[in-house]
Amino acid sequence: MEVGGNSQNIERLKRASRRIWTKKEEDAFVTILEDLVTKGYRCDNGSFKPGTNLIIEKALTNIFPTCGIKANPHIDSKMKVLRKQYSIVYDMLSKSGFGWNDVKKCVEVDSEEVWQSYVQHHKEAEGWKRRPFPLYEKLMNIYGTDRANGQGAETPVDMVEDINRNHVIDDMGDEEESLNQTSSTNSTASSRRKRKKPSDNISEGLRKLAESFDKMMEKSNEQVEKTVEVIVESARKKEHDQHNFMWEELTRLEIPVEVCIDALDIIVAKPWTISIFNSLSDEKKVEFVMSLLRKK
DNA sequence: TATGTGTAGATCCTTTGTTC
DNA sequence: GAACAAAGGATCTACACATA
Repeated sequence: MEVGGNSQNIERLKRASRRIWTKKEEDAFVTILEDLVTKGYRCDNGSFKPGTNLIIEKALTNIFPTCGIKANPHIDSKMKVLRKQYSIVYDMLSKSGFGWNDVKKCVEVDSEEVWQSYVQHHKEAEGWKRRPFPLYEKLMNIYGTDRANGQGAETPVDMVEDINRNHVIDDMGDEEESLNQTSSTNSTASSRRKRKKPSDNISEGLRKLAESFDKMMEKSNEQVEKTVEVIVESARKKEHDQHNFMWEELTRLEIPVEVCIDALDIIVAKPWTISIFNSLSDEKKVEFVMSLLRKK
């Protein structure tokens, strides 16, 4: 019993230590992901193209050189958590009685009754009433309406096409046939005659609306892309400046060069030490560096 | 203050899909 | 069919909060 417990503890200790995402890392992650989606890194089936996580890993490493975030497990895990959260909020918003508060960036519900009845059947939604979720709008661009169900991400135009498809499904009353139709190309679909419906005018209007919305999103995405570039460049510059500054400080203290190199390694790996270092007198700085090196 | 409990989310492992 | 990457489920852990 005791032995088993010990080996279990040893196994636990062997595991990689748990890392916590900072707000900045999370924001950067979502922005990068959003950018990749606009560049077409998402497949029709809803999954991301191979190598996407590695690209995100590299981008995050560029922004936060000492963050140590890896495609696996960190990015994998974050992707999963955000997808789940998005799924919960999306499901709520698709029900009547729920709405999105654009100012507070949270879900609002019409009445306590509606809320209680919903959480009774959706335990995972507990705690999401008025809980701020500022990433929701970005995640909507990333996951679209497919949430976590593995369907392809949908653009507004796709959504309208879905509506049209659903009209056909209703007409035929046969989902299997509709699936065949959706998986086939237009040439095969056109061989089937669709009954003209009054709702076609509405669909056409929606289609036009969706197209203009798509154009608007394209422009917005271009701006996001530019912003990401600026953020990455500025973060690189800041990091570079900081490293140069620390190096100058260390060499100024007349510490041997090899000690400066070791100290710089430790200090840049532990961002919290930078502010402490800067707040100290020269004499204390030397002590601080020596102390860090001893604990290395 | 110490301990117990619940929860969010990080990690591990297996399955599934894609590419060559 | 092998290799690789993503997705999904199971498990574990850090943290917050409640209670004695």
